[in-house]
Amino acid sequence: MSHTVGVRQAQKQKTRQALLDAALVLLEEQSLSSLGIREVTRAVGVAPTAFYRHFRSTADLGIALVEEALGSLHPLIESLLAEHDDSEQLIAHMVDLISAHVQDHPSHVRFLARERHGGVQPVRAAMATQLQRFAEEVRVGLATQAESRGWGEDDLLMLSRLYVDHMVMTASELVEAEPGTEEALKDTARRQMLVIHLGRAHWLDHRG
Amino acid sequence: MSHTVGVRQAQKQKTRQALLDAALVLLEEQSLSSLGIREVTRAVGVAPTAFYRHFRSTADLGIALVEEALGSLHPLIESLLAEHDDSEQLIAHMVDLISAHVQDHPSHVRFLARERHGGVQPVRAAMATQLQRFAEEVRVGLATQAESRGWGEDDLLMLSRLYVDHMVMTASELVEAEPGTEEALKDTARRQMLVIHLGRAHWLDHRG
DNA sequence: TGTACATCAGTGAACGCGCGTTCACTGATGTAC
DNA sequence: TGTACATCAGTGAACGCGCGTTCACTGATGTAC
Repeated sequence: MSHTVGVRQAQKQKTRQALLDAALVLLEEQSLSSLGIREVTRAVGVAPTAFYRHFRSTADLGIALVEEALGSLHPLIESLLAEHDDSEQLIAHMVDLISAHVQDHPSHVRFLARERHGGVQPVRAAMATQLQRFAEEVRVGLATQAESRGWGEDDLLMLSRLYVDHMVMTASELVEAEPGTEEALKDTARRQMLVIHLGRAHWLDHRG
Repeated sequence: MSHTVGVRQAQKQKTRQALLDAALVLLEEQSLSSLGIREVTRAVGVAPTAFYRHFRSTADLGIALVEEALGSLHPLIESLLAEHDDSEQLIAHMVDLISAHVQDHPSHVRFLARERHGGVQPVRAAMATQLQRFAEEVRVGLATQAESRGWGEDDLLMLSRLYVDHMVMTASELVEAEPGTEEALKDTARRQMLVIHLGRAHWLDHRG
C-alpha cells in the first residue's frame, strides 16, 4: 500500500473518539453542565491538557456528541420512511425499530433526552437545529405518501414534528424504563401512534 | 390575635423559600447537577452553612422544587378538565391556558423540562411519580366525558399520557421560544392537538 | 409580669480537595532535499 | 536511502480558586414556673 495518510492524524482521531466515548459513559449519570475536563481525560488515561488538543471546552465536546448521536439516528429515520405499508403492522414495526435503536445506542438516546433541554445553551441550539432538519426530512418523506394528498406544506410539517417528538419521547421512555416494563411502554407507544395515525386519516374530513 | 405560631418558624420558612427562589433563578442557565450550595446561599445572602438547616443536599432542594413546580400545574389541569365544550375552540383555549401558565411560571416550566431527563436521579424519579399522578387525574377527567363512552381504562390512560406529554412538550417549546415565535408555536400545538382529538374521535371505529 | 433555662436558625473560621488553565517540554511523525 | 529540520499530540508541574463540609459559636425566640 502507499503511505498511510497520517499515522499521526489517525492516532489523534483515536484519542478524540476515546474522549467522546468516555464522556458519553460519564453522561449516563450526570449532565453536561457538570462534566469536568479532568474527569473525562482521567477516564481515557491521558493528561488533562490533552483535552485542549481536541476541544475548546466541554460545551464544544457536547456539540460533537450531538452530531454523533443524531447522525446515528439518520439511518433509523430512513428505514421508517422506507416503509410503505400503512396498516397497524407498520406502526408495530416502527416501534420495534425505535426500540432496537435504543438497545443499540442507549447512551446516545440518553444524551439526546438529557441535553435537549439541558443547561448548556450551544448544545441545546445544535440539537434543535438537527431535530428541525429531521422533521423537515420526515415532511419530505410524508409528502410522497398517498395519504398526504391534499395536505398543505405547513400541515405536513406540523405532523412531522408530532411524529418526531413522539419518537424522541418514546425513545427517552424506553431508555429510562425499568427492566421488564419495556413491552408495556412499547404497547402504549403503538396505540398513541395509532391515535395520531387515525387523526391524520381524518384531517381532511375535518378541514375540508 | 393569639400568639403567632412561631416567629422563629416563620423566619425559617422565609429563608427556605428564598433558597428555593434563588435556586430556580440560577437553574435558568444551568442544570441541577452543577448547582452549588455556596452559589445558592450567596444569591440569598446567608452563610453557606445555613443551607444545611433546610436541605441535605442540592438534590434534596431539587425534590422540593419538583413539588413546587408541579403543584403550580394542578390548577391548570383542573381548568383544562373543567372545559366542557368539545370543539376546536376548546383546543384553542387549552393552548392559551398553557401559554398563560408559561408566562406566569417560566422558571417552573423550564425546571420541569430540564430536570425531567436531567442528571439527578431522585429528582427525575420525583418528577416521574408526579407526572404519572397527573396522567391518572386526566384519565379520571376524560372518563366522565361523553366522547369516552366505550373506552377501556387502559386506552384512556394511554390517551391521557399523550395529552400530558404533549402539554409538557408545548410548554417546553414556549418557554424556550425566541420572542416573536410564540404564536407560530401555539398554532402548531393547536393543530397537533386537533390531530390527536380527531384520532380519539375515530378510535372506536377502528377498534370495534 | 418576671426570671431562668432550652432551643435552634444562622454564623464564620477552617480544612483538604479537585478543578480549569498556563506553560515550557518531549519525542514520534512528517517533509524537503 | 539518508539527513536535517519542522510539526504537533500528548506531558507534567504549577498556579490560584471555589467547592462541600465540620465545628464550636451566638443571640433571638420559645417555654416552664
